[in-house]
Amino acid sequence: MLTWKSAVPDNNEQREKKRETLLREAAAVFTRRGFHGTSLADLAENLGVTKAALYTYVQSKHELLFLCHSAAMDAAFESLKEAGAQGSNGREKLILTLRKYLERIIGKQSFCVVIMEEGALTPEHAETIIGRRDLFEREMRTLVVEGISDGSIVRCNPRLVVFAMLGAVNWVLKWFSPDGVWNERQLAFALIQFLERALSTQPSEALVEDPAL
Amino acid sequence: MLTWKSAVPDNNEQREKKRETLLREAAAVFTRRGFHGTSLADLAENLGVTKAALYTYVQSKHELLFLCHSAAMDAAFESLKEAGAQGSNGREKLILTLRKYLERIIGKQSFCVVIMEEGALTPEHAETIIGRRDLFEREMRTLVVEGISDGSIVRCNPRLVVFAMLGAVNWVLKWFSPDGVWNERQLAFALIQFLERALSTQPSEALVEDPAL
Amino acid sequence: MLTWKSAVPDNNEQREKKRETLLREAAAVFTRRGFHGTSLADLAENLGVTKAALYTYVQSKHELLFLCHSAAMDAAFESLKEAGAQGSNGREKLILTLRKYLERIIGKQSFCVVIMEEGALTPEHAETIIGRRDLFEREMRTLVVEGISDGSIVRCNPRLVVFAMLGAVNWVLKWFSPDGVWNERQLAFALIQFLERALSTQPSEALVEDPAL
Amino acid sequence: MLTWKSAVPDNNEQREKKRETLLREAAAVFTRRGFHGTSLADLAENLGVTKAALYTYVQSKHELLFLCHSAAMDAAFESLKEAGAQGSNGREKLILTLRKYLERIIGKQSFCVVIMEEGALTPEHAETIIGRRDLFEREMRTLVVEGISDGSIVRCNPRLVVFAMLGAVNWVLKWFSPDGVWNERQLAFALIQFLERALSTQPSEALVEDPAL
DNA sequence: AATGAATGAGGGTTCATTCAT
DNA sequence: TATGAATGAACCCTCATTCAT
Repeated sequence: MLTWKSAVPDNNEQREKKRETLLREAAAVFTRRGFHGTSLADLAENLGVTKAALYTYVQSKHELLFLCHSAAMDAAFESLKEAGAQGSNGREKLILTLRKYLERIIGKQSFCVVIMEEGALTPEHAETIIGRRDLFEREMRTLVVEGISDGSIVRCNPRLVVFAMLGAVNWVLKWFSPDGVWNERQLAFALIQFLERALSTQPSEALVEDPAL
Repeated sequence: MLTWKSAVPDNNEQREKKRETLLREAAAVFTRRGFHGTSLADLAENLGVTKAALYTYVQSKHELLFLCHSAAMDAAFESLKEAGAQGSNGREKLILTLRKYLERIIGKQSFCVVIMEEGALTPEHAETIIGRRDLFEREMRTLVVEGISDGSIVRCNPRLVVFAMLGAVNWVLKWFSPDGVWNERQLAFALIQFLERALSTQPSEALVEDPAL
Repeated sequence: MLTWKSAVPDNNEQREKKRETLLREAAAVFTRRGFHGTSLADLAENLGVTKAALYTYVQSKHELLFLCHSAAMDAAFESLKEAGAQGSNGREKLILTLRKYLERIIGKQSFCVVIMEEGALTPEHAETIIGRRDLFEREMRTLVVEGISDGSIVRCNPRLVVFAMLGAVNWVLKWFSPDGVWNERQLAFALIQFLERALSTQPSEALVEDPAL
Repeated sequence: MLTWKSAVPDNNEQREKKRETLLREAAAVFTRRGFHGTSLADLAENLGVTKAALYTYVQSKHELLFLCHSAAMDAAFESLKEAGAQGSNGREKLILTLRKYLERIIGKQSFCVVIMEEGALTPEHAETIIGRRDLFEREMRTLVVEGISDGSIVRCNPRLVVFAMLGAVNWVLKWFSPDGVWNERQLAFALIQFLERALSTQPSEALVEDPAL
């Protein structure tokens, strides 16, 4: 016999959905207003609940931030892994990584935070996040070196180049809105294409001018 | 008639020096910790005075932020003006502007703030700063269009290109330290050279690898 | 007619057992951490259930406290009554009361709370408890007076003496653990013997040195 | 020339007086309502200032509690030291210590807290306070042993006797008011006299009945 | 010019309690 | 009977700002 209860779409599923909504909201507001500039009361109001209700889904405001940072690092390493398998030389791997990463962090369903105040993460959380971020940047520099070796990337300073590219990419979170004329995929393609031209040994003749598939 | 005051001419000078020290300190800490993550007590302690003493030099914490933002915009427009007079085509003007701007905002004596939380500026201040920023970005896009017309810049989407370049440039404030192997001038040259290659119709064969004059 | 319910006679019994377990746990933690220092979440966790489940057995946290206080006063009056029937003079009645009372409040199965923050009981509860406590203390003073009259107790100030003895007795809840070398009975005997010597007209030559039946 | 400023009775003196007033108030309320039952808002209101103002004199609520506990332990060790110099046998030293200690902790100017919820002190503070308390109790037991050796105290269990006496003494904080018929000195004398009779080898014939010098 | 004291507003967090399930 | 979610009030603490000195 089927009871009402068994008909209810799994309870845990609902809970997880609410939790992700919270994380997305938090990421959005953290990115705009900064961690310290965001109050839990703001988040709660946007979500239509009380401050105290948030604690059903998260242990603290700091955990919220940590999860958003972790999501960004997850996006980074997944992109790196996929690109490593698909790209055939250093430049391709590098550029693929950046494109996938950018698509992920500006995705509507994501809850990534990249730009953040020093000292907002707790020391333990910071250790984890900074560690992963440093590793990611190191891997990126390795790809640049690989590209220089295989002739796909011009001679340059890998450290500086990686910083420049990540700056351009992370900055997107500050100004991009998926409601404009470009969607996430188009934006990512065009922006990364621009960066690619800066270091490719075979720079293209022109760049994308308008959103296109 | 000579007054007592005019007999102590250095007084105003000293005051101005202290004020600038405060602004530099504020800019540095705002950039690292964010506006809301910085307390006046922190600033005061770093400067060796009391919170209350700061109010001798500045009307409010918000004014402090406004002045730092204004300094950044001043740097932007000064750079734009100088580059306009020196560059001989769109690309040169654009690239010169960016180089000068970057040198200025990471200069040791500057007190510029670029990356900042939305909602930290008061509405009136925001109107001013955002207005100037939008104008600056518009002028930059105009230079891109000019460059495409005169054949110095490849076909591209000006809005996206300007955002990408400003992202790479502003991000520098987050990671650059003048105590490293690159000084401000070297860093600015190398980073802007990288960006230039992305849009030049005559991309260079190689980029700077190590700091050099 | 037999109902389903009457077929499960242990139901009420089980419920009562759970309730008493809750009271014992509450009394123990209230005594250690204080009423305001104890959260229902703590109690619930210790008992392996949820906060909300506690409300099945008790109307409120305040009722919990009231019941613990009431248990202590019950212990007091039962002791007083029994001692009145057994003792043959004022001193014997007084000392017997104290011994029985002490044995009861430190008993493993009891759920007595004596030491408590002012203002923790609701006004109505406080009226009841304070009323009973005052009555108990008055009866104790009466026994002291009786003892002085019949020559079993030395001349003294009854009010002060009763306070002193109750202080020594109630304090036991703060430090006594039945897991030590003394069991409840032994401890009660020795401690009360000590107090008895302070007011007896025929003080003993020595006191108990070690736990003994 | 005398300025107004130099006429102002030292500023630090005023500050210290306010601070002590705060500590006395805190000790009084902590003793009555318990640590967790006392809110800083209550304290502030009683003192006629804002909650935030309290932080000018104290770093945290926990520090407030720590200072009150420390005062009690200071009273204990000062009493022990003085009594050690004045008493001529174990019993005298023990009884003198208790009397001095009691006088101190109920003194109008003191800010002692003795009875307190477990877990109210921070772990670091607890270590300090518990360490000192244990040392004090050990010294007291040593005096009992000394008294038994020199024949001034009857044979007994030192640990139990010390607990009993400290219970009677500490309990006084719960009920004594200096506004009654007994003042601090009289109360301390009478109560300790009662306890002395319990362990003296030469118990007195009678005890104090009424307050007297 | 600079300070210490004080304030009022707000922030993150906890908690006793309720309620639908 | 027992739970997870939600609430509103309270709590400790911080902070930008003011003011008398």
